[in-house]
Amino acid sequence: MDKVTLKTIADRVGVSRMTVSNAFARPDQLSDAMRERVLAVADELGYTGPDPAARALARGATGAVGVLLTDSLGIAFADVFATAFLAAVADALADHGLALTLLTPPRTAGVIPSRDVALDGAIVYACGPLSEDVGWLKRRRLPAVFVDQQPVAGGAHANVDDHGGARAAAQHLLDLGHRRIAILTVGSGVLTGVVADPWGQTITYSAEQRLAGWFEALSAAGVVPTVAVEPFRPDQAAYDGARQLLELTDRPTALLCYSDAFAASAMRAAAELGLRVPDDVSVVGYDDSAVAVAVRPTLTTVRQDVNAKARAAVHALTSLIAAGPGVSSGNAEHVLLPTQLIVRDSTAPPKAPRVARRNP
Amino acid sequence: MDKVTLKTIADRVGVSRMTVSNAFARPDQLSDAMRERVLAVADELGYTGPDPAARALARGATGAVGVLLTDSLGIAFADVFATAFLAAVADALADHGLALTLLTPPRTAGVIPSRDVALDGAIVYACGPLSEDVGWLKRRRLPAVFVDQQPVAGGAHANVDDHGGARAAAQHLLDLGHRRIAILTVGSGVLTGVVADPWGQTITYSAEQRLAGWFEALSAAGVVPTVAVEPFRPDQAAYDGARQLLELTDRPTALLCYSDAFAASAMRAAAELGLRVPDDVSVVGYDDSAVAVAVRPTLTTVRQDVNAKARAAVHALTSLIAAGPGVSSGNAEHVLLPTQLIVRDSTAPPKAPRVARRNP
DNA sequence: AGACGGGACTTGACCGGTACAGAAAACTGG
DNA sequence: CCAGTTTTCTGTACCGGTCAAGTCCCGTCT
Repeated sequence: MDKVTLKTIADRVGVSRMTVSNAFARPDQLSDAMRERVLAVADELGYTGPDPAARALARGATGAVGVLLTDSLGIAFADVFATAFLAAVADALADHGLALTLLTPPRTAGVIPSRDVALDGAIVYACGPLSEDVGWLKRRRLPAVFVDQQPVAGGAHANVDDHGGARAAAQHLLDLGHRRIAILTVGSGVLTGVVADPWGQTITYSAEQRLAGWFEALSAAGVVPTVAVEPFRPDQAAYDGARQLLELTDRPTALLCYSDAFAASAMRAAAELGLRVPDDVSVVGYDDSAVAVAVRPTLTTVRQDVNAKARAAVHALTSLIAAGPGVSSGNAEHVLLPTQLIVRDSTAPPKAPRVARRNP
Repeated sequence: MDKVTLKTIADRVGVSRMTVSNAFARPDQLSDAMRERVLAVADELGYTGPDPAARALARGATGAVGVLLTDSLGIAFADVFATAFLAAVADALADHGLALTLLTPPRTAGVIPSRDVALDGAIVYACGPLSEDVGWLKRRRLPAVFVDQQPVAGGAHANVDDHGGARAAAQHLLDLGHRRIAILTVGSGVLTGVVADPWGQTITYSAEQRLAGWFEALSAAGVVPTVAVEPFRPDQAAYDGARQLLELTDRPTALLCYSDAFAASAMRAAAELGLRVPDDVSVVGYDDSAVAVAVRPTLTTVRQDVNAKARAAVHALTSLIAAGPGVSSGNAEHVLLPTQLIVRDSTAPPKAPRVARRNP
């Protein structure tokens, strides 16, 4: 049996191709009787509906938007929060009848998904700005929204107030009376463990913003934190980094962590060293992901609303798509979502052995 | 500036459209000099390469394959193992230069991703067989591979030996001397907690197979397990189910769990009740996901190799795609991957208070 | 010198639809 | 009954490429 197309059906029914097309795409353009007749024949012939590829070409819309995740997806998927975000995006897109295409970084020479896959738009999530894939998306002039990304002129953004959130987290520890505070954050992996200059190691905009927020609060209080950076492998690397911090002679009484997963690893390290949380050491996470409440004690953390973030990104994108091409700068949406400090059981005032006693 | 197409460039260079097309898609069809010239002009005009949608129509290949996840993606993404599988699939597809499109269940009336998105093939993962989306994929005659799915004639499958894995897990407990064994598995959610007939509650092929495996080993030893089923929410629901099992007057000495996440919740429930694992109760997980080793004590579990599963599925799919249409049945691949029991610290012989003492 | 072979480019058809402007038929209303 | 609308359907021109089969030209072998 040959392939069934509009023409096959049209000939069979005895109408023009266009009428058949309308039966599927524009019911108001023909009589109900005719529509029924066409649909019946189509069904009988095993026609599934207009070919998506052809329709995409003719209409100029594909019904799919690309999502560019961190360079390696293995890493992205290992992160609870990134995963949750992806799910939320897929969900939000579904409301607009859009599917989500994962733009894997090019592997086979010759095929570059971010260049070769038909898309209506793209969401760029936490990629380095020099990512080749981002370059392709830009060259294609595809409507794009950047999430957790260094703002660039004329781009639509959906960011979270990481700076403020981190500052609040640090302030919380200061308010509890902590003065020996360490930071466990994520880095490129070139240098690991305790580093003198963490700024040279940041890989993502988020990491940078959080670091800035922590430092802002701590500096204002005259506290100089010890900083350990580890590559993004919450299980092992973060554990090692935390352990290194907790074995310092001048052991910190509190830890600010890049994520809840990092914090959970830190808590494991603490337990391994016989330290109790929060009595011996306070731990603060980030994200308020599922692990924050799964872990014991439950984690004090900074909440960011994944769903809101996803919805904001999708909304910005669909606006761009609807606006059509040519409307480059000026009206690009730039959302900044709030964060909120959630105090749970992993933070407490420091015990006062060597710390200067509060003045009475 | 008008849209730049092959024609724009062709006119500018003074050659035919085809030559320009070849410059991009088939370098061996023209002289290097000409190719350079064409590419230079294309670059100058800001041409990004052949339009993906048009190419998809002309070539009959889109470079994207769809993945149909469990009905709700929220649920799918909440599961560590499903997520890991998705990542592995994306990774395996990338090797073939294919992108992965998430087929969200239809939300907006009118748009049905599994019908309306251009795709080269599809992977169906753990969906109910009566899923509408699967129906659409079939009607489209799209090459499809079914993963963790009840085998159907003429379909390509990549399954895991869940039956054997579960049997091994149960046998392990029997070998340790356990006789009061309970099962904590996943169900539709219609009934929850301890149920008399778990079979009516299974929702996925995997759940069914595991149940069958456990029962096979236990029945052979004359052991009748108590079974609790809970909907797929490892955090809360699984915790409740485990708690219910552990508070039975005739408390089981061992728990067989549907997944590592379920097992982790069970361990939390045990801890909450003051029971030690494995001294008071042994716990067995399933999947050997990241949580199996993150949890203390580390989890005895049944390993299945996600990457192998993903690779098998992708391999089967790419074969189908390469074979082209028309080769329906007979040669459909049907892979069954092995499982392996991994014994760690969460299982031990039962203490012998009420159990008959071993003969000396 | 003439036939042959192959590299470099061109031609025309087709992929399977959709948009838009019109034509024919049916429906108003004065 | 005829002009003025609607409704319903049809033609034609793309959408932006790729494919398969030429055409042309030039070097080479005999």
